[in-house]
Amino acid sequence: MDISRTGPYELRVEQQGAMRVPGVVYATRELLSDAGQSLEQVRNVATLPGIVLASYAMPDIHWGYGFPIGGVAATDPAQGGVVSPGGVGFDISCGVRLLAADLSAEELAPALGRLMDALDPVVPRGMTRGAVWDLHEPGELRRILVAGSRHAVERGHGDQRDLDRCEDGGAVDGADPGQVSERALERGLHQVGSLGSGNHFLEVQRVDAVYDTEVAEAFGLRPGQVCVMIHCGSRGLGHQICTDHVRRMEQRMPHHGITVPDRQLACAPVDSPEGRAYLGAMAAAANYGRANRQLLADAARRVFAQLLGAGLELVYDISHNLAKLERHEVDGATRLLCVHRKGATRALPPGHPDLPADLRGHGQPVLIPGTMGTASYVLTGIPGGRAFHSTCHGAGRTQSRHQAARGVSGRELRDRLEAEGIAVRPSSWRGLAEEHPGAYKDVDAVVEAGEGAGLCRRVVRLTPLGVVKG
DNA sequence: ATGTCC
Repeated sequence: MDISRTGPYELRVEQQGAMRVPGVVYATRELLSDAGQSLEQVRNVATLPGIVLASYAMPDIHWGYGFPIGGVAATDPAQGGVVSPGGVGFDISCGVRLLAADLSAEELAPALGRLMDALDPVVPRGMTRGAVWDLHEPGELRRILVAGSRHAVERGHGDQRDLDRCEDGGAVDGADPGQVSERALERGLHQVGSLGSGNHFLEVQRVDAVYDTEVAEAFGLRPGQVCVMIHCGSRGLGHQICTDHVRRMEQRMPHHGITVPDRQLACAPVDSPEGRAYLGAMAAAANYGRANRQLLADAARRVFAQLLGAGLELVYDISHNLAKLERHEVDGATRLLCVHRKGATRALPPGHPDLPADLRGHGQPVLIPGTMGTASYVLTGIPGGRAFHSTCHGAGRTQSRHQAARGVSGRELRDRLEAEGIAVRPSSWRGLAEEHPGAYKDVDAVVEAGEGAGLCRRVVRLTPLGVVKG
C-alpha cells in the first residue's frame, strides 16, 4: 500500500490496482493502533462499483466486518453504485439519544443512588432478557418498522418534540417490512425497548465543559446540567436482516458481474432487486432502533418525573450505522448518492434543510458516546464538512473482548468506578469487564482529531454520574 | 453488535 501522511490529522492511501478512488483517513499516528488492518479495509472499500471521491475513515477507525468501523463511502446509483450491508454493520441503526434534564448535578447529588436503583429494574438489557414491550403478533411490529418512534409517540410514549428532534422526524422513509424475514421478525417481537449488551448503555451524565456557549444553549445544554444518554441499536432484528441480505447478495454478485477483494464486502447495485430489498429492510431496522430508543427514553422519563419531579427534553437522536440516499455536491454538480456510514456520524452544517427549524442556524447535534467511566461529547457539523458531512462515532476498541476481560474483573472495575463517584448498575460482571475503558481508544483524542481534521466542532463534554450497563 | 455456530 502506498500511504502518505498529508497532515497531522490526515492520511492518504494512493489509488492502486483495483481501487477506483483513493483512501482518505482522518487520524493521528497514535489513533491508528491496529497495524494497518483497517487501512487495508479502507483500500478494499475503494474498489466498490460507483464509489465517489474517496473511501474515507474517521479518527476512531478500527477493524470491522468488511468495511472498517469508522468508514464512510458514498456511491452513485446512476453510475452503477452499490449498497453493501458491511458498510452499515450488523447493528443496523445503532445510535445515540441525548436528553437534557431541568436539574443540576448539585441538585441531583443526594438522590443519585436512589435514581440509579430506580432506573436499574426499568431498563431491560443483556443478551436476551426482556424488553419494555413484549409483542405477540407481528402487526404492531410491522407498524414500528414503518413508523419508528412515531408509533411509540402515537401510543403515548413521547411527544411531538421527540419526533422533531429525531433524525428524519422519527422515521426514515422507504422501510419495507416485506423484505424482513420471518426469523428477523420473530427476533424483533420481544426486544422493543431494550439496550442489548456490549458497549450499549443508559448513562446519567453531567455537562462538564462547554466549548461554545451559544450553540450549547441552542441545543438546550448548560454547565452542570444533568443529561441522560442512551446508546443502543436494533438488537437481533437488525442482526438477522444483515445476515439474510449479505447471504443473498453473495449469491447474486456473479449475476451483476461484481467482484470484491473481500467476501465481507458483499454488495449489489442500489438499483437492483437485491439492493432495493436490503435498503427497504435496513430502513425498517432503522425505525426499530428509533422506537427502541424512544421507549427507553420514556422509561427514564417516568423515573425522573416520579422520583425527582424533573423533566427530560430530547436534544437529538442520531444513528452512526446507516446508509442513506442523500444529495451532495460533487465537482460542482448535485448528485443523489448512497452514503454508507459505519461507526461514523452524520454531521450536518448550519443552514442545512434537513435540520429542525430551531437548530437550523447552529448545525446538527452530533452525539458521541464515550466508554464506560469516560467522557461523552456533543459536537456539531461545520460548513464545508468533509466526507459527505460525517465525523467519528465514539472511542473505538483497541482490545478484543477476550483481552479486555483478562485485564480486570467486573467487581474490581465496579469498585474502581464507584470510588470515582460513578454509580454502576451492571447486567453481568463479565460484560462489565469486557467494556473497561482501557480496552478503548481515548475518546478525548478521537474528538480532538475530528475537530483538527475539519470534520466537526466540539460543543459540550459530558461526564458520567451513573451507568446502567447493557 | 449478535439466542457470541443451523
